[in-house]
Amino acid sequence: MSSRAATRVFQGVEEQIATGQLKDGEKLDEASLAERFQVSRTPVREALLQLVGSGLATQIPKRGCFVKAPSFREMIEMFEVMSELEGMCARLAARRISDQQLAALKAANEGCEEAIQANDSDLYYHKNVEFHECIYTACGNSFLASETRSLRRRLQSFRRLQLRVRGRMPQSFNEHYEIIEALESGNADKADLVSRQHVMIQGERFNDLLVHMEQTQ
Amino acid sequence: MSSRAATRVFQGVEEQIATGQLKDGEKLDEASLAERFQVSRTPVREALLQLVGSGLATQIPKRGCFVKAPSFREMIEMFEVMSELEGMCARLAARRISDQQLAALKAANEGCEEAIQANDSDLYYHKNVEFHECIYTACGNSFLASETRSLRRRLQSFRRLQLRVRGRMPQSFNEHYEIIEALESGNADKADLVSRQHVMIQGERFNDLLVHMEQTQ
DNA sequence: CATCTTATTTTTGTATACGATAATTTCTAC
DNA sequence: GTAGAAATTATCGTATACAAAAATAAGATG
Repeated sequence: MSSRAATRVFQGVEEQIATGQLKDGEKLDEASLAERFQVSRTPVREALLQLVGSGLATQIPKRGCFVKAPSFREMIEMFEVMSELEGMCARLAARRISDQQLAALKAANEGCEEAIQANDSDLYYHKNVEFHECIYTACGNSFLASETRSLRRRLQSFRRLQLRVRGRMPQSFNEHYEIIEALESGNADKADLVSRQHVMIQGERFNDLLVHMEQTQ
Repeated sequence: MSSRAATRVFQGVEEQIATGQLKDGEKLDEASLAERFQVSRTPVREALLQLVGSGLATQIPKRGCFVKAPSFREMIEMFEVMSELEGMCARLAARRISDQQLAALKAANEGCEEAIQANDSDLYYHKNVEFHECIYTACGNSFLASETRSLRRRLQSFRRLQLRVRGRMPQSFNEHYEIIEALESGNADKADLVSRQHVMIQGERFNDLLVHMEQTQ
C-alpha cells in the first residue's frame, strides 16, 4: 500500500465505482475529488489517468473524465475472455506444473475446504485466489499470468458477491478438485475445459445475480 | 493525433523504446525529457504514468521511471497470448460473422493481394491490420476486440520488421485465405486453429529475426 | 586508508498559479 | 418570447514553486 496521494485517490474512486457509489456516466470533477480526498488537483489528475488506463473511466479532451462502469454486456464479455485466459493458464500448467507447485495447489484447495467447513466466505475468497494464483504461476507464462490476474482483479468485486450465492462454495470446490486431477494427470484438454467452465459458471451466476437485482428493484 | 503535450511525449518515448534508442533499464529522467520535448515536467509525468500503465516502463517510488523493454522471453510469452486471443476472435467470429462483415474481410484480403503484387510491405501492413480488424469486429465481443487490438499494437513494431522477412507476405496471405474459408463455412475449430498458427508463425519468424540479429552483432 | 556520519545536492511528489478553451449566462435584436 | 451573439464563468492543460526523501559528496574518526 503506497502512501502516495495519487494512489489513495485512485483506489478510493475505484472502490466507489465498484460499490456503485459513483454511477456510470457521472462526472469525475477534479476539484471535487481534490476536496474530498484533501489533496491538490495534481494527484487527482494522475489518478484519473490511471482510471482511464484501466478502463474504469473515459476522458473527453477539454471536457473531463466520466465514470465508465462496465455494462451488463461488457461484464459478460469480460467473463468470456476470462474463461479463455483461465483455460489457457490451466492448459499450459498441465504441461508445465512441478511437483512442488502441485503440492501448493493442493494445500490452497485444502484451505478452501476448511473455509467451506467454517462457512467463511471471506476466507474462501482468499483461499480461492491463492488456488488460482498457483495455476498462474505454474503456467510458465508470466505475461499471461499478469494479464489474467489483472482481469480477475477487475471482476473481483462482483465475484465476491457471487460466492455468497447459495451453494456456490461447495460447487466451486468440486470444480477445483477436477482441475487438480486434470493437472496431476497432465491432461491439458481437460484442464482447459474444466477451467473454462469454472469461470463461465461464475459468469452465469453473475447473470443470475443481476437478473435477481433487476427483479427486486 | 492529439495536440496534447503529454501525448506527444508518450508517443515519442514509446517510439524511442520500440526503435531501441532508449534501452532496457535506462532511466527516464523527467527533467531531461522535459528539456528534450520542450515541455514542463507535468506532461512528462503524465506520459510516464501512461508508459508504466502500458508496461513499457517501471516505476520505483521515490526513485523514478526506467525503461522496461520486453525481453526475448516476454516477447515469446506475448506471442503465445496473442495467438490464443486471435484464435478466440476467429472462433467467435466463425459463429457470428455477418454477410456484410465477411464481404469486408474479403475486400481487405484483396487489398493484401494488391500489396503483394505491388511488393509494398507498408501497404500490406495496413491492409493486414484492416483484415484482422474485420475479425475483431465480427467476434461480437468488444472487450476481447480491444484487448487483442492493444496487444497487437504492442507487438506491432516488431511485426513490421517480420513482414520484410523474405517470403512472409505471400505465406501470410495464404493463411488469410484459410481463415476466410473457415469463417465462411462457420467452422469455428478450424478458424481457431488456423488463426493461432497464423500468429505463432509470426512469433517463430520473430524468433528467427532475433537469432539473426544476435548472430550479426 | 577505510568506514561511518553528516552535509549538500538532486529528484521525486504535491501544491499553486496561469493561460486557453469550452460551457454558461446575459444581452440584444427581431 | 425566442434566437443568436457577446461576455462571463468554469474547467482543463501546462508551467512553476516548494517540500520531502533519496542519492551523492564531504568530512571526521578509527
